[in-house]
Amino acid sequence: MRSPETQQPAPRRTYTISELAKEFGITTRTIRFYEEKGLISPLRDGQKRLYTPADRVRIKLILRGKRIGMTLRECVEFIDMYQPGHNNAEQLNSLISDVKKRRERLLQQRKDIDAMLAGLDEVQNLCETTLASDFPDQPPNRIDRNQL
Amino acid sequence: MRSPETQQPAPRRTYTISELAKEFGITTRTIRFYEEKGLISPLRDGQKRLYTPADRVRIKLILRGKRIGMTLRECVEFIDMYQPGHNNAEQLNSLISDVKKRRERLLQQRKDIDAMLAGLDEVQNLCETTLASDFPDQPPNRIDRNQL
DNA sequence: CAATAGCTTTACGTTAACGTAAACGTCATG
DNA sequence: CATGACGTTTACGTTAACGTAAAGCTATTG
Repeated sequence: MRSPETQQPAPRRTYTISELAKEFGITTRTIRFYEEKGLISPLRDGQKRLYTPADRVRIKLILRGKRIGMTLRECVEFIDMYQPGHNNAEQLNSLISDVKKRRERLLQQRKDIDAMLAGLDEVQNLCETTLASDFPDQPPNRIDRNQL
Repeated sequence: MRSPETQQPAPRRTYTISELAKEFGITTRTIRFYEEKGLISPLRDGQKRLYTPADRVRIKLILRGKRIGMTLRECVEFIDMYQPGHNNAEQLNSLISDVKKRRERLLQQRKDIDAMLAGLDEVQNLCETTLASDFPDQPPNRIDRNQL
C-alpha cells in the first residue's frame, strides 16, 4: 500500500551557503549575518555550514518579509508565529492578539499598494494618450494590459 | 453662474510644522529632515516654515511609500512620476518603462502580503481550535472574521 | 519684563543591515 | 606542490533615517 511514490521525496538534501546565496540573489555575508542575528542556525560539517530545507524556507520567509519593508526583527517575530511551542491559553490568546495586529498592518499595506497601483495606471494612461495624440507617427509600443 | 458653492474650497490654508507632525504622528525633526533631503520645500513666513496643502500631500505620499518599505529616494521617484514636466516621446516612453517596473514590484509585494495574510489566518485558526478543544471552559473571545 | 511656548540652525549620536577587507583553513587538480 | 575555488573568523566601514542636545530667535502672556 505504501508505494514509494506516495512517500515524501524525503528532502534529506542540504545546501551550501553559496548555493543558497546564488539561489536567492544575496551574498554569503548576508546569510552569515542572519545567522549572527539568530535568524537561522545551520548545521555544521566540520567548519562549514550546512543548510537544511527548513533553513532554506526560513531564508525565503525572511526575504519575503523584507520585500514588504519588515525589519529583520519583525521577520523573526512573524516566522515565530508559525512555530507553536505555545501551550497555555494565555500564550495562545497573546499570539492571536499579535496575529490580529499584524493583519491590520498588512491590510493597510495592501491598501497602500492598491492606491499606488491605481496611480500608476493613471500615469501610464496619460503617457500613452499623450504619445498617441502628440506623436501619432510613432505608435507606442503596444502594451498588453490584459497580461495581469 | 459661478455660485460660491461651485468654487473649490480654495485651500488657502497653511500648516505649521508641528501641526503636520501631530497629524501624521511623526516628529518635526523628521519633517525638516525630509526638507533637507529635498523631498519638500515649504514656504517661509520670516524664519518659520509654512506648509501648503500640496506639501501636506507630499508628506502623506512619502509616509505611504515608507509603509510598504520604500526608501525616501524611491518615494521621491514615485512622486515625481505624477509630475508631468516630461515632454518628448523618449521621456514619456522612459516614464512608462519606469511605471511598468514599479508596478511589477508592487504586484510582487501584494503577493507577499496575501501569502502572509493566509499564513496568519491559519495560525489564528489553529490557535482558536486549540483553545476550544484544550480549554473548553473559557471560550475564546469571539472574533468576527467577517469584519474584513 | 521675565517666562513660556514654539520655531530655528548646527552638529554630533545611533541603529539596522549589511559591504569590504584581511588573514587563514581545506580540498581537488593540473 | 602550488594554485584556485570555496569556506571560515574578525573587524572595521558605510548608508539611510532619523534622535538628541545645545544654543538662539520671537511672540504673547501673566
